[in-house]
Amino acid sequence: MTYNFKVIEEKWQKYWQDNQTFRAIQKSDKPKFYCLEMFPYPSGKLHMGHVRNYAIADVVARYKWMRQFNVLHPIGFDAFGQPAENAAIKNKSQPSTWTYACIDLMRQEMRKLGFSYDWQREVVTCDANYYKWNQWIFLRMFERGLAYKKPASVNWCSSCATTLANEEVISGKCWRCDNEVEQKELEQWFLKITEYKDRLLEDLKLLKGWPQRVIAMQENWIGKSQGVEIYFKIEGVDEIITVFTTRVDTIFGATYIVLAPEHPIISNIKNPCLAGRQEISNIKEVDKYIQKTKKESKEERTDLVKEKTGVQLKGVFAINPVNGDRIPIYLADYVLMEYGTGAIMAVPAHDQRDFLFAKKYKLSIKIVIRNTQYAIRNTEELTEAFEGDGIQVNSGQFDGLDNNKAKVEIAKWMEEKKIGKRTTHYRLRDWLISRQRYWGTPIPIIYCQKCGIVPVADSDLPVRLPEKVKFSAKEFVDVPCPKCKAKAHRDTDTMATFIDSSWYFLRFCSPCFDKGPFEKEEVKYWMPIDQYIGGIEHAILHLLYSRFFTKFLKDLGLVDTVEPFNRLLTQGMVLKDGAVMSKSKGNVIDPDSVISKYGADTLRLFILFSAPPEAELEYNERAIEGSWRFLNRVWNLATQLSDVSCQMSDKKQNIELQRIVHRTIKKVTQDFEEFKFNTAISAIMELVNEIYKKFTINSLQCTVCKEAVRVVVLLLSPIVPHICEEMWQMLGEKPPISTANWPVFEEAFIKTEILTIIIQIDGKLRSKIEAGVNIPDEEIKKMALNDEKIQKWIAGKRVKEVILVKHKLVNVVTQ
RNA sequence: GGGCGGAUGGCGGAAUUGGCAGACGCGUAUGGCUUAGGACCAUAUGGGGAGACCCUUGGAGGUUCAAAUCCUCUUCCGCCCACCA
Repeated sequence: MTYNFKVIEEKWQKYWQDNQTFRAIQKSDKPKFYCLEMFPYPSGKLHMGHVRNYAIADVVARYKWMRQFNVLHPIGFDAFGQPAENAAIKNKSQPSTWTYACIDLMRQEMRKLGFSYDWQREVVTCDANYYKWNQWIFLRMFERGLAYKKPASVNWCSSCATTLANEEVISGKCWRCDNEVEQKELEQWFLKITEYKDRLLEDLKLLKGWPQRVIAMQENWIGKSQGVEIYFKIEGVDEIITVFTTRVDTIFGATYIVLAPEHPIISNIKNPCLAGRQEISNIKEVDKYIQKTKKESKEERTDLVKEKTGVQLKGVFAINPVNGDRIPIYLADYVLMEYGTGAIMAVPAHDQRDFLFAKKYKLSIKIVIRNTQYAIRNTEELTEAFEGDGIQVNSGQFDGLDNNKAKVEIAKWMEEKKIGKRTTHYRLRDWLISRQRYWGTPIPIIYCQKCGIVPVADSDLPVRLPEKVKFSAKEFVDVPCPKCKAKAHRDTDTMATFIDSSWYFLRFCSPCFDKGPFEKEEVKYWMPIDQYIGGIEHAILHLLYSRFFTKFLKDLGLVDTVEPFNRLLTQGMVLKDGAVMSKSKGNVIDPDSVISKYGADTLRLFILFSAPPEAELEYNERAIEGSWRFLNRVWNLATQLSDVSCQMSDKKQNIELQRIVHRTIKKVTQDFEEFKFNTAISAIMELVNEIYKKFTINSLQCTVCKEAVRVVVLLLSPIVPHICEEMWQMLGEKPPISTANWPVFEEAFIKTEILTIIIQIDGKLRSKIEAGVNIPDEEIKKMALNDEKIQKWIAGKRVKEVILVKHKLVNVVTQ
């Protein structure tokens, strides 16, 4: 007999909804628990990745409910973005129509999976009541100079017809459409995330509940590197080239300088009026190289396989400030204007790139760090650069010093002589947020001929999106200047959608609040998020931006916490036949098809059982059947017990089962605390197997057995809530099980009097003995040696030593 | 090049202050039930060997009474970043 999941699942979904079982209570004496998953983009269809994400979060939330926490578990929709625009064009409708239709579909799918959301708190980012506060936060940043407009060379995706943030460019390609990203000169809005760079880096230390690799990725992205800026004079020209290096210990070995082809100093050197008596003799060749570089895409330019090329500025020389050496200046496309100072000093003896470049252009190589492992007498012997640590040579007064000590000493000395300065460089750039798209938050700025950039007044928020996609709609663009009332026009760009997701978790605390982005007291109560769950693909973008926003709002005095996400779990991908499920591979399994065949509970159980949450999950139809089978096994136990009254207590006979029950509660509780759902489920399966083993249908009628099944149902309920609600009721308990008390284990039941002791000989298992807990160690050793099998093994051998691990094993060591 | 993670049966995966390797599930085999198939139930299931036993956690060494677990070297795989100065 199999259970009717269709009827049961619908019944309890309706029950939870009608009774508002999962509504978060605002004030409570219980400790709070804010559980959140990364909210979805409303594509209209849930995929397996979503289901996995939300199933994990749902187990956490439901478990915390049962542990009697005051739980906040909300959901919403990240509703702005490009797919809605494309769909609108395709269907000749409006992005909003399409988006809201998709939201309805997704909401239904989520309900069908039985997730324990507080639906009253749903947040939709394309609602003016939400994006109004994007604009409000933007204006607060604008007032503080943290939102600013500047012309910049920006990443441009021609297929999406919009700009992209650095974080949205994945190896030279658009994160969304994989199109090659170009560089374009545009005037755009930026958020000064770099103002928070040190705090964003420093506070990573506070995130004890984050996976190491996400922390590493963020550190990497911020990219702090400490070093020295060195000033090189140009011979005969009143110009200075500043380079940045982390290896100031090699400065005496700098034998040439390389500039990025875009470096502004080049035009100054080229200008004969400024350049004085210096002239670049190969000016045509230099210009040609600059033009060639300009034409290259970033992808082509940063191709690692490509041999490095460059061109010398002939006739012009720089002076190495530490030793007065006259060194040539090159342009090369591998030096990037965006990083460091756009100029490097080249030390071919101690940098492999420089070494190859110097060999190619026959530039001089000078050893300044001696390899203590392998002595090299002259530079001709060098086959590659020596990048390791060693002793300073050819470095003036620093000769003989350990190079790491020299790094400090040389930097100090250069600062004294004013030829260098210790500085820190970062990889992190300000966040470009202007998007040339319709379906997003309008930037609340007006441009007036007289007053320039004028912010929209708070009282005029929200700046609503015009109803029709027609972007240049006059009624939207043409507005009077808020300051002087003269004719002016609005910014027609919208904000990057990552703004929406940078603070939505705060909005959930008071979703209907209309006097600010959120109610301070509510946020104070609920934040920080105790558990955040989502995909690793957001390790940099979303998580970094959210941390930035939280810190900014903390500075405004609106939130108390420094970091928004206390603990983070990044769930693994869902695979089919070893590959990530994707439309192009044609290996997508629609969760809906599984639900209609086996029900939501089976799908949830399968997902949580088949792999630990962080690991990849291979979808396997057969394994789904296994989950289905298990639920039916439990169902049959509950069915058989439902009709019997449990008068006859047979406790004594079932102490062993009692022990297993309590051991299982202990194990499952520990596993839930550590998100080891797969092993928690196997422990429950073992208990179910035990129940089946010990009792025939006739002797099922006993209290201990019913108690055991009751515990199974409780332990399983966060994972498979529908069937457990039904069984709970069948067992004569009052619904809902969802908020019932989590079972408690008693050590007294778990303890045993008789232990199994392993006996090894020379570390290999040879026998086992049963022994009482209180038998003294010496006695145990004797028992082990007298064991029949052991006697056989040690016959004719000398026993050298007997090692005893209390209550566990005896190891007999022979000669 | 840098960083992080991984490698355990036919498969997904258990086991970490070092102490029974392979829990649980899938698959497979045999039996029961069934007209039959499915479903269900029971038993078995790392490899070798007739057996006593031996071998086995990517590979090679080491530490230890004892190693999947710790150390050294090495191979392969995955992810992230990267001409980063």
